[in-house]
Amino acid sequence: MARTKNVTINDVASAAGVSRATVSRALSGYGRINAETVAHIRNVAGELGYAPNAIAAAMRAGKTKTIGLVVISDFTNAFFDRATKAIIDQAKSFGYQVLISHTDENITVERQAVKTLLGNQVDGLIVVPSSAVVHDHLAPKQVGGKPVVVIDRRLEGVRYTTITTGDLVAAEEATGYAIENGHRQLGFLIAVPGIKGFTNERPLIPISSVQERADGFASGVADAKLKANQVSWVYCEDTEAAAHSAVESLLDVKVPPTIIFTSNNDMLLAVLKVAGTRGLQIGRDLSVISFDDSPWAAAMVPGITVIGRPVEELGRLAVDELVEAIEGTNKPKKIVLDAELIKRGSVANLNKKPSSRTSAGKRA
Amino acid sequence: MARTKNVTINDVASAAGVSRATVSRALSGYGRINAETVAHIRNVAGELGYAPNAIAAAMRAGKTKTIGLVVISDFTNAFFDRATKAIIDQAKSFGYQVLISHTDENITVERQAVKTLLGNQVDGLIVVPSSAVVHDHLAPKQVGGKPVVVIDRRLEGVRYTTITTGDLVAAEEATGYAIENGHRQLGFLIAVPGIKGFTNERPLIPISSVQERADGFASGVADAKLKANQVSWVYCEDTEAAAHSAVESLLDVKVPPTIIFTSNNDMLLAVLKVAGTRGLQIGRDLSVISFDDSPWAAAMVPGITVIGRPVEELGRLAVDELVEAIEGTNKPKKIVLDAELIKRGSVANLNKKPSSRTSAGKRA
DNA sequence: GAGAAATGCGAGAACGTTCTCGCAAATCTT
DNA sequence: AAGATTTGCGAGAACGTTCTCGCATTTCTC
Repeated sequence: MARTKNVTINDVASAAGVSRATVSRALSGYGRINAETVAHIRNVAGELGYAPNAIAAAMRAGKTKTIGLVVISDFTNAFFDRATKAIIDQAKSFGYQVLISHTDENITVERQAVKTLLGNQVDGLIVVPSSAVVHDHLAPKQVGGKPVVVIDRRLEGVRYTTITTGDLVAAEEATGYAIENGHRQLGFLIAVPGIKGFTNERPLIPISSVQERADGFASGVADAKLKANQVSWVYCEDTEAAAHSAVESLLDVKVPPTIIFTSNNDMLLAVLKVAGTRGLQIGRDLSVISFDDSPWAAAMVPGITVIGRPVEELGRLAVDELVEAIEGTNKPKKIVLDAELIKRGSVANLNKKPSSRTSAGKRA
Repeated sequence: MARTKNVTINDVASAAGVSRATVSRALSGYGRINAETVAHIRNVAGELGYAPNAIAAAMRAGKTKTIGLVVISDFTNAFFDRATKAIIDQAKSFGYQVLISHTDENITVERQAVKTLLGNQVDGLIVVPSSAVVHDHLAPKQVGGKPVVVIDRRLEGVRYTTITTGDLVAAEEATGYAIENGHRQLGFLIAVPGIKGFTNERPLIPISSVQERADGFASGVADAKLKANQVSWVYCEDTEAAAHSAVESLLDVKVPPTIIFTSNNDMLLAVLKVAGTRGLQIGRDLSVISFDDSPWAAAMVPGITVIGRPVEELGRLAVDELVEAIEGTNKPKKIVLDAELIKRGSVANLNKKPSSRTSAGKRA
């Protein structure tokens, strides 16, 4: 209750019988100072329980040793939890703190988040932007010329260091893998923030990574020379309810897909739930490939075949680049990390076993 | 590169032709000031793109509007991701920022984390403590008399507000539910940080919530008057490798359990993996009940029966209590939220179907 | 042993804000 | 119309740190 007054450098100074400047020299290790004085001051400081006030130091230095992290946060947090932890830990290794804001894919919230973080004088920003096109709040003048690292998604017409994953190639590869395994009816379930419900009409996708995934799937389809009626696309709001309906719409057709590709884990879970309800066994009656690996995707039976992205590495690299930009001057660069198809049991091999039920919908 | 000098309140003052004090009055809305002057200053501030420096304000006020969050972070983050998001969002609604540190259940790391957060002058702390017994670094003098809210676990001999869940009762209920369903061979897999590998010898459990879970299971076993040879206990390090071995040791006995209770999701995933490898189908050949719900536990087929805890509510309450303690003076209290058994398909009903394989191990 | 160089330390300013105090001008009172 | 009150604003201090500058004192140099 009685908030004990913090012991300051002045208290240490008077207790040690020296000046404030000398205490600062002793504790921060700069300038000319007698070794015995240092030892003495260290002792006194220890006894008093002195802890430096980082806020005051930040004020004086003009640097807070804090970075701002602006992330979206989808409902299973497949990216958020891994990336955030990696970023916090890596930042700590450089002596930096992390201030986090969620945007929930909302550009207004993102604007406000950036403003607040800058008001808190973060030394730099790591951003997962909500939109590839509207990002005026990230312009150099808006962020006070502070370094910004963009992750997970690219931003059009911006010079910042950007770290993404090669989702296009991976999606292409995944599509090819399905076709090798005999799949000829493919369903694609793409989560697109900002739309309502779900639709078959291709909407504007304001997020480069999702765009890349869709493009990669499309490219794989083109390579295989599939006909239009062999492929179904559904674009879906990133909510559980919308995803559920979207999956049902995918399956409720005359010739339903034997495999569904999902652009994120929220969509994957919706597929699993609907499949469960309909008694469709994953990896036998219905196949699935999703983006982003997770412990549970690996532990399921069968394991879910996923396009794994090096999320932790991405987070660590983002911090490395940002800190380098804060403390030195490094050039902005575009880094693309490889995504990798992790083959587990969720993709049936339709070549080997001409199953009695080739089409998933029949059992519905 | 050329870090543009931030526009300060002095710049606004000279541009508006008034004093620093007047600008502060105009923007912060206090004291006596002419309405026209306010409008004028607001305009000028807007044109200059003035944004207040929260660090300087914090320094002057002695309050940072920032709270420190110290969490452990197990490898699936079942608690971390949900609680953290709830805490950040709730804090934002009060105008607070959140500074996060992970301890990885390491008391030394925790000590350092608390120190760093206090150095950053957080106004209060929300802590998931690593140990129920060693917590001298959280003593009132150590935290400068700042408010602390302890969540998820209780701390012995400490006056802080503590928010936990009723895991004992829930574990008891879960055990009873298994017995109702005809299970007579029960396995318990308890994750205990700090131990090496796994053991059947009951170790010291330094975490109240885990202790409660174990006690609740034990109480349920006692109620059912099961004999010692009907119950197996395994205490396990919270790593994937140890969990894997622990599960195998549980199953590799003459009369293996028909159901395994796991104290967290890391252990659950290990059970699922081993069961998958051995061809044991969850909910038929082997049953399982775990702690903490998640979207994937619900989406799996069969759905995993779990003891769901109101994690988001817990996080929000923690912020409410902390902010109240920071801004007013409320008494420390002990809050216990109800945990709830969420019944899905992962527990076989052994009464109905006298299956040809009552014991899971046979198929191994 | 006298000048030169090096060493150790203190005084004081600066970072950007908030807020108390006091003073002048404007408005009110009777 | 003269005193009393209110209104609006500026001066300046304070928060705790870092760091430049300069001044003694000590140690070195030939």
